[in-house]
Amino acid sequence: MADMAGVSVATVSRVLNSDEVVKYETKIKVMNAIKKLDYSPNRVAQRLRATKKSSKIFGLLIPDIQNPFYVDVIRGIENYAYANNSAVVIGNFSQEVKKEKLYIDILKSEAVDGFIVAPSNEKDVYIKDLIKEGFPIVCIDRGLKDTEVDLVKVDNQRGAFNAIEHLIKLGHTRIGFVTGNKLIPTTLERLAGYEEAMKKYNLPLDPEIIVGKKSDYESGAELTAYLLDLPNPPTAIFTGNNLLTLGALETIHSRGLNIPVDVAIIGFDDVYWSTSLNPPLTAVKQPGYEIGRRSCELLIQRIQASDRPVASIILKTELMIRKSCGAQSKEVKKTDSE
Amino acid sequence: MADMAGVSVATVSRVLNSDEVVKYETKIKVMNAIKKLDYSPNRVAQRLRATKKSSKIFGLLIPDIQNPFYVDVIRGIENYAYANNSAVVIGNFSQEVKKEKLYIDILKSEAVDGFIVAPSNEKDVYIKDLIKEGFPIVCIDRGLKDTEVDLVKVDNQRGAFNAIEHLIKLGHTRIGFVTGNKLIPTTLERLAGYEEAMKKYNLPLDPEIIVGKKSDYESGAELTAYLLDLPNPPTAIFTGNNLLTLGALETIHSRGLNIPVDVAIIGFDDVYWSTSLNPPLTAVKQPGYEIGRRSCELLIQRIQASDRPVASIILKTELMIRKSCGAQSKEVKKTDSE
DNA sequence: CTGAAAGCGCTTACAG
DNA sequence: CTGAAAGCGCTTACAG
Repeated sequence: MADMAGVSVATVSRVLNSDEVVKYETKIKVMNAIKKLDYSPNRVAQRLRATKKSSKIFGLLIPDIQNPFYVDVIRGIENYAYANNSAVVIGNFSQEVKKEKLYIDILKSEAVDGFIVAPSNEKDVYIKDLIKEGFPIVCIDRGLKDTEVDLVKVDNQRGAFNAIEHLIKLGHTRIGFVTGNKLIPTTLERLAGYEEAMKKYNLPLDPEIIVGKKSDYESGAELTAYLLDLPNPPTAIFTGNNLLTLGALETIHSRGLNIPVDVAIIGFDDVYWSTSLNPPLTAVKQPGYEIGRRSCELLIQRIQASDRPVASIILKTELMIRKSCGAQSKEVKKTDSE
Repeated sequence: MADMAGVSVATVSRVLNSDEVVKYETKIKVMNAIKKLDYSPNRVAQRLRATKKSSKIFGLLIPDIQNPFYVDVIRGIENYAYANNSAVVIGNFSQEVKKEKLYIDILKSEAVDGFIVAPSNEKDVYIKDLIKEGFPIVCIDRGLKDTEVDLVKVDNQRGAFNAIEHLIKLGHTRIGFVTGNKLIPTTLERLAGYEEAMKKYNLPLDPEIIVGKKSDYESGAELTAYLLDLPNPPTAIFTGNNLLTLGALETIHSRGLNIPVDVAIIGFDDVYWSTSLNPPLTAVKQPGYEIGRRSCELLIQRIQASDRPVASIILKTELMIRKSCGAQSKEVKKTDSE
């Protein structure tokens, strides 16, 4: 390459890094050679040499790519990154700590300028180590205990509270809760919201109908079956995330039960196909895309100014009232009485 | 690090690469030092030095991460890779050629041993270049024209044919088709299946009701509205992928139309929440997870033996008959007459 | 303004 | 069995 242009590799490097000092004609010569050879510098070598140089790549650690909530987040991050000439590389660790560690190692040593992560739990040591090593980090969805870190999430407690309150105002008093994995901070926050609402309306907290296992489809289906099989089953079920909701729906449909007449259901997480569900699902909507966008913004700021104070962005949820909680039956009643 | 163990960096390197030649005691010394310092080799330097050494990382180029079909594929790839001590790094190019190029550059120069890609179109030059450069490549979902490449896909034409035939047997003769982006090979294959079925049953091909734009939700909603607004609207609509289906459903529901009485719908792509849709969706199921698994298997084989003959794996689709095409109304009729 | 040289952190023939 | 040395492809002070 340098031969082709008849200059030294040093000069080529200068041209590539648009060093103003290079003479115009030399620059042209080099540029032509670059064109002709379709040359592009070896990024691995660049990285090895210049540790400070930014790679314009962000690492994204996602706990579960099958969860549509994260898909929205990813889109938000990616679009913002792309608009800032950066790219995003995703590692999906499926909520497995070993896999998380593997992806961290890979992304760390390969290229990334920083990470956006949803820690597998509140005391995630791998993420904490990353922070100690000085990597720019932004957490999404879940924070880290005893560690200062930028965070973008939603007010989970408030979101859950609103959902339960909505159910209570509709007349439900025995409300089951299929929670997610209790090692995940958001699960606990949603649980707190549930309890807060029940207490506020002087309703008993029956541990028998507060059940949790994993945060997936299967758990949703299984635990809903358990709830429905109880001698005194709940009249309404609150599901802790969209996968659990779908599992619950599967169980309910397979038993030929009518929603919301036989059992009402309200889910945490709204999805773009909520309105196509049977019946349209009432749900607590998290602004996933916005979470992604904001977290990427924070990361870029952090990369530029590693000393700026830590920021916590708590976004609001929105209760999307549709037909799965009894609003429909009320409407029907109204129509009947006309 | 080498100092700590009192040996040369060369010896450390040998231990790290489990070179049998190292004396046992030396090895122990080094291992202890590694433990103590929690040392791990710099992957960037490793890569720079040993171009032949595999990184155990596969690059995955996905056209649209919002499409649940690809999510299944990703899971299949990832689990297989993980079982083979490899990791997957995903680049989501959103069906944008520029983004695709960007991610190729990134993944290429960073680390990957090979790529699994869904080419943005049949003559995707970037992918072709990658092949020319000698990268191990496996294509999924879509092949490459005039280029030998490993491929895992589904028999799209057959799948579409089955869907249309099912509709015809149910009595539909005017069947609308909301196709995806016509630059994507699968769109064309599905179109061929549609035409094949219509011809086989001597039904006219009316270009007015064969409409396509992009492969996304919005196009599905918009084109379905167009179809429904026709003076002579179709009695059934075939949607070319799951996003289009959802868009179509949105339009149909928002008009208060009854499926399948007012209009039947059958979609390409099954999703895990198909049974929760209103009504449960009849769909052509692609084995996404299996596509992923097989493609990863092929890639690993290709990496090990770059000269093995090119393989094309065509998997079968499965028609999941549920309630959105009129099967339900038939059942209802049956019940009525009893 | 440009080149020669050092060095980023490894691996691997080559000596010994 | 182990170390010294070369070299992977860059970048960047340092000379000139």
